[in-house]
Amino acid sequence: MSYKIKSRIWIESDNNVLLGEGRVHLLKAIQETGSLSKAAKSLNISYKKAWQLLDSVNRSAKKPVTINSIGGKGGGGAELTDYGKSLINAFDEINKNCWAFLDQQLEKIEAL
Amino acid sequence: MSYKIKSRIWIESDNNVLLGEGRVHLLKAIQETGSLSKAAKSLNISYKKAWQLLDSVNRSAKKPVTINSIGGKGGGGAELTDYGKSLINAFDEINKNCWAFLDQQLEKIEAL
DNA sequence: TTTCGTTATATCCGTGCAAATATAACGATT
DNA sequence: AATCGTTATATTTGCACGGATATAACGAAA
Repeated sequence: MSYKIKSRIWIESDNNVLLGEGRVHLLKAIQETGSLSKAAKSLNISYKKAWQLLDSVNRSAKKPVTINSIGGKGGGGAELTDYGKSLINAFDEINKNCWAFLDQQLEKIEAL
Repeated sequence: MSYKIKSRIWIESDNNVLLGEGRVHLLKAIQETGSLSKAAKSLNISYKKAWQLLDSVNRSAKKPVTINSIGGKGGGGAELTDYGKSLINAFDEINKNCWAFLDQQLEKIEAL
């Protein structure tokens, strides 16, 4: 059994976390369900936690990541902006590149 | 104020954590003080936590990372093996390389 | 054989965080 | 004006985790 190298990356803005893996999961779920409460259910996290995460994301980002509407048809909903969609794509790409980079670096440990 | 990208990496062996930043700090402190209890004090963590970390490191590694002696001159002590010293050097190097790699990748986010 | 400072381990206990719960606010549709 | 399912918050509750504490085990040296 050989060693494995793992990583977690996140992006900060002015010392606040903007994006991490959990937040990206949440944004993807919002994209699929069109609602924050449904996204929370699909991820098995409380609505409170989901709301706090999304609020933090939007307060940290330079431009809005989601548009949340209260009331109206169906009670409201949440959807990603174009900026939000671009962010999660870029994050996923960086994350995959990082994994590949680290797997290659791991040889330095295996060789010891 | 622009975005910053941060990361945490760790190495696992058979689903147990072998090395992370905290464990490397602990090993360095052991190297400097020659004792697990002094290392814990210097890091402001409880002896219990330090002992649990070190025990986990040694149980996860393929070869011993420290030699711990109980009793004897001065009551005992702990010191790094050559393997242990190599491990922390390799980990530091990989970590620095990872930071540099991610800083370069961050441009993909800034460009959005 | 007594002393010493360490490693090694069990037990207790407080608290901080997160889940659960409750509820207000909202606006399009009917 | 009444309804509806959301978003947006405050308040309460429960429990897991870590810190603190206590103590056993150990072996070289005096």
